[in-house]
Amino acid sequence: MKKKPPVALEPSSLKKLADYLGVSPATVSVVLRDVPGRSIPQATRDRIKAAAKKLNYQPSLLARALRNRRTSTIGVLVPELGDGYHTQMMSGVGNQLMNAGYFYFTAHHRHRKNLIEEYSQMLLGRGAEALIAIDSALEHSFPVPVVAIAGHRPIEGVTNVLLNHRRAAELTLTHLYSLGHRNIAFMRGQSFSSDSDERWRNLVQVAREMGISVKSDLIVQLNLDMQSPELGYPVVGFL
Amino acid sequence: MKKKPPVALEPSSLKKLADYLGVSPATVSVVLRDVPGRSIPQATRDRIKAAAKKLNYQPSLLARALRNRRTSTIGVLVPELGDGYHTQMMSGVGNQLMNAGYFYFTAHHRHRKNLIEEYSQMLLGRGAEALIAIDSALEHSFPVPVVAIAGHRPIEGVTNVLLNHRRAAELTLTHLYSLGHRNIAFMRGQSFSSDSDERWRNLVQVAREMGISVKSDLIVQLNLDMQSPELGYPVVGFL
DNA sequence: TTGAAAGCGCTAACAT
DNA sequence: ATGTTAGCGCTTTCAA
Repeated sequence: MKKKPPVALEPSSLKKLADYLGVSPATVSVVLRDVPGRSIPQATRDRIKAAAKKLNYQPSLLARALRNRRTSTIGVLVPELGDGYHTQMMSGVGNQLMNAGYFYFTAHHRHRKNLIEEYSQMLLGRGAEALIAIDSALEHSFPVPVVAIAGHRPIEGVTNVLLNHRRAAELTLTHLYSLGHRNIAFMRGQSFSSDSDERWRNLVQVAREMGISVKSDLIVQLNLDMQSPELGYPVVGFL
Repeated sequence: MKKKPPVALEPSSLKKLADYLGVSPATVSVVLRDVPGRSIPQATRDRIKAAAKKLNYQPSLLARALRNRRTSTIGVLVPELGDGYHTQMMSGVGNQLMNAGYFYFTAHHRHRKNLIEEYSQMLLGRGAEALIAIDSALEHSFPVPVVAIAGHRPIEGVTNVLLNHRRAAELTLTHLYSLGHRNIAFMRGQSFSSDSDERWRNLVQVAREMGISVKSDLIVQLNLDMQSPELGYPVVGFL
């Protein structure tokens, strides 16, 4: 079995390719994109495709985007990159995006207000046609479609995807209760994460309804600004 | 205190701005970028900057990139998005990149060979000026600088950043040994991750040197294709 | 001190 | 069946 040799050719441009072949750029463009409605002899088509492969032609998506006014790029705002929570959302988001033929720029802002603003502008400037903001405190609407996940507050024109914290509370507490537990400890999430308050409110509410008492000495507040499981070490006594 | 009203203006172009002001695009461009060497009256400068702010002008980084042949964009290849390991690297990478004024595209390939190839090409086509490949099985060199982290094999022109598995093994085993442990169990990483073999080799080697016996009934192999801590549940008996 | 013009790489409309 | 042209939004000579 012969090994494929390492490939590392200079990227050539459409025009060079056309010159090389003695045809017009338009023809090359049309052939390479399989645009219907233009009749071009199969021979020419083959010649062009072969040359493209041979010269390792890669269309400049940059130029194409400029010309088409379409970047096929989405901007993703996320508080942090290294954690398992937000990043797992990104994973799903990324999957769908790539399947749909989109690229995405990511920017993380660590919940810093000015960075949220700055980066969202940057993403737009860089050609993002829409924004997906995960747990990010957006402050105004945008000239492009925006979907917020766990958005901090409702914003005109921003679709906000929310967890059903009520249902979550019911599930958790019912589960523990059915196991026979009555002394339940609560870890409250960090205040900078938008879900924390809602989650807590619902937990307390559902607990009351179920007759589970929330004892103040069994409530601990997570404060560390980190996302790994270590976050919980101090309060559960590992440290 | 007055609330800032939501902002959502149409992005205007350099040319429109120039027309609006009755100056040439060149002048606007120069002023907005603070290009030295062109003497322009302060009054004009102020007028231009004010108008830019007022009309919410955002330069098209796309057009700029095309013109300058410089995208300030790096492509990042990663196996998976939702895990804590690779993503923590991405976090560091992302930080530095953003600090340095770079954007980055991310693509994840789940260790699928064809996707690795496809996406690296896409990233280049999209304007990436360099690639960072994390635990990705690259197969050839590239016309741009590439840094691999935990690269699967050495490739001409690709800088490979490797963990010192030997040292890691020494640290781990010494630690356990000093705690008095002699019966040590080993979990071998999934085979598709490039570090696994090296890590294992060194562990065995160091264990032998330290006189720690590696008992075959204390070796378990992780096989699940997932990255969360659940990965280890089966083998440690949680399930 | 400022403007006009060319051109980055591409595609769509309009010739031929 | 194919080529020519204009222009996406910007920057950079070169002129004025």
